[in-house]
Amino acid sequence: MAGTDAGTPRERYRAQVRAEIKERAWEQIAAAGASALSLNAIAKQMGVSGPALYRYFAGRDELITELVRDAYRSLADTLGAASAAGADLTGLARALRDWALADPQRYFLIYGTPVPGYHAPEDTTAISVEIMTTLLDACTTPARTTPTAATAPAAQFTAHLADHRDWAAGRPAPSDALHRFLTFWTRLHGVLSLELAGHFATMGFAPALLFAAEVDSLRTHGN
Amino acid sequence: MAGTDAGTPRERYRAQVRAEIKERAWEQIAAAGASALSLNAIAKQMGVSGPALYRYFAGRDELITELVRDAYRSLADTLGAASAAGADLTGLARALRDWALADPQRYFLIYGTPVPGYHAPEDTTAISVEIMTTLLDACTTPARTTPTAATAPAAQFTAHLADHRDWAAGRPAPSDALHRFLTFWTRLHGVLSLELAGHFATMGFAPALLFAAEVDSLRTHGN
DNA sequence: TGTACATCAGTGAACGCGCGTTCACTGATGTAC
DNA sequence: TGTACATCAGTGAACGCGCGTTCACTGATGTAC
Repeated sequence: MAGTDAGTPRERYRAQVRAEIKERAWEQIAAAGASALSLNAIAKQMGVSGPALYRYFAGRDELITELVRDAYRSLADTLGAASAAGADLTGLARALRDWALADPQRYFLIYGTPVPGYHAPEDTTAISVEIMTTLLDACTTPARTTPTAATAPAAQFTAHLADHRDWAAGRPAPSDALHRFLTFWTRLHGVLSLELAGHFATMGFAPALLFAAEVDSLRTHGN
Repeated sequence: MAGTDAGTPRERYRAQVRAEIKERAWEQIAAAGASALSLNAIAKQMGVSGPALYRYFAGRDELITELVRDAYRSLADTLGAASAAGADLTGLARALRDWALADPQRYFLIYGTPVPGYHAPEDTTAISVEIMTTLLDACTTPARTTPTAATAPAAQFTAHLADHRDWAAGRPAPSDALHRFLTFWTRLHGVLSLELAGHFATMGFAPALLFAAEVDSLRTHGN
């Protein structure tokens, strides 16, 4: 972690306290969900008065926005690192799953129930695109075991995908890669989010194997 | 809706007011999310004092529990009706999607971000099993277009599924039907929940076609 | 090295708010004779 | 049909709570000469 100790002592101190506030915030979110996050409660847990936190964050909203941003950043970095290390789709799937299991509420802060009326700031949607682009790149690279050979989706869908290949900045993708990416994303999210929410607990069943099977379905068929 | 007007006038009146309270509650949830639900706000909107609601619900928790129960019940009935009308997996998928789009927050109340520490009452998990059983039944019925011909999942997964076929009360299912059901459930949930949360909006892309493609993948491959 | 000043972290009191919930009460509706 | 009583919906005041946030302030830390 080079660079952490840069800056004046005061700057270092500020960064440290900001980090601790966020840590406590994540603990609270893990314990009671994001909607229960309270500045006063964080302050109390840090042994500090409530208003003290206003030295570090303009208010509750800014703190939450920052947490959302960090969550996106963390996932983007995790997947980016895996990709840079040469991971294929299976490797990226594993990285995604590990990241989600490490802190379910952090996953849900990004991909969980949206708050009606809330709109994420510009830069977080940029990170979201970065994440999707990483996955899309891995889908563009021809699969290792099987060449391409995707079962052709309906012609209408293919045409529609061709119309929407431009969202990844300057990286127009062929329809089949786009399709593979979307399938990858939604299938893994489907298993992961139901698992993290505990919906498989009723049947006492291990979701890891289903996850693996879904990853396998992507490798094998391409769709 | 026969039977709605049964009982004494007082009983009818009570049922009517209870229903209106729930309606307002759903409106609030749709407008600001479930965590923002407030008894006082509901009362104000009904032109009535806050404590009046305590004639109808023991408290906020009971109201929410009731809403969750109703959501489960509604979905179970919707899928049950479709199934009774002879719908196959494609038909059930359509029914599920229509139901979810009709009220996204209701869908999320069931399948969205869980509140840490909250445990649903027994009877709602029973309805959840009912829903899953309806889907499982449709998976047990041989598919119409292609016989069975599922690409065999990993042997370990098959064995694991064989160990967990008993959760649907008195309805042990073969491993491949179980697998098809799980795949159906998680794939559709994956597309639906990301769509409802607005995650496809960035790329301005119509999720209905992806949903259709996923449904198709189930019909075609069986996994 | 020492003094004068500026910066800034943190305090404690206070504000207004809306929340869930209780309680004693009023007044209307239904029931029994 | 009329009177006496029980049931029950809804009111308004009140309680305690925790929230986000502001403000004037103290005291420690860093900076300039």
